[in-house]
Amino acid sequence: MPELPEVETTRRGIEPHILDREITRVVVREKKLRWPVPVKLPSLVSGQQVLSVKRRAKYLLIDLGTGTLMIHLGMSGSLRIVAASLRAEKHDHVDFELQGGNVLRYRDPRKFGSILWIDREIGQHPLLVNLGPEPLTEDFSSDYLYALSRKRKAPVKSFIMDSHVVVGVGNIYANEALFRAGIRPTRQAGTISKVKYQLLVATIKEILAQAIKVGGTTLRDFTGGNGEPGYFKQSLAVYGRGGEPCVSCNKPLKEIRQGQRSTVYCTGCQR
DNA sequence: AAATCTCCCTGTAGGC
DNA sequence: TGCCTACAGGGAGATT
Repeated sequence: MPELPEVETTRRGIEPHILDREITRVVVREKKLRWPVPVKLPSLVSGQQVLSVKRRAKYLLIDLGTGTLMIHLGMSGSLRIVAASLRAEKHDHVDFELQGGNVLRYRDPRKFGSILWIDREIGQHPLLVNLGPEPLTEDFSSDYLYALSRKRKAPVKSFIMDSHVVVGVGNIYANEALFRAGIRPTRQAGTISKVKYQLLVATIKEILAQAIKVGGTTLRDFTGGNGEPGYFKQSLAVYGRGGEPCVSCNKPLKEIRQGQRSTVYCTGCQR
């Protein structure tokens, strides 16, 4: 389940293979993703050169000059560089064939991802225009988060997972950041002190930066641009560890559901 | 405005 | 080659 570090890892993995290169042909085997793959995608993309490979939130933005490919990996999506001779397997939905014999291959078993074509100013796109700041920029500060949290009654975990508040904090990292900051996920966002938010913001930045550094977390079906798994999973303190002892105080970790998402925390260390 | 709910999909885990 | 069911999850869009 790609979170922001995995998406950034993918971006860095594919960039050197596609930047300045021409996409010679596009093969769409399955167009039924989160939104339909545009029917005209092959004709729009074929013959265009990749001008840049960027990311906003969990969207990968591949600028082709005449427009931008906006790709989301959903929960099970991946983009890999493979040899054109490598046969497509089940769930390999779209191929972007590159000048030189390689293919940028999109796979997504659960089809929660998307491949869209944006032919206007990218920042104005409705999917991007209302997003909160990137977590690893100065715009995401404790002053910002504290001010925004006032009078918010939603649980702090839902609050930091809201993409209008800050992007890229998915379920895994929300659980981990709240544990490390010693904040109980069920606390109303508006009741948490400025000092705690300073700690939380620093922790979120630290965790995401660390995860990017080691190449993203690998859970189930994610692999990086080269097909190499990341290594962050080893350092997860609470996610997926409900009932197991807290790494800090040994109490069994509590697991609950918040908004259809699994939350794990320590009743001793998080208050 | 903010909070909550619903839905898309299929591999995996667990029960038997 | 065991079969069946519940569950997981990103996040947009609808609903309250």
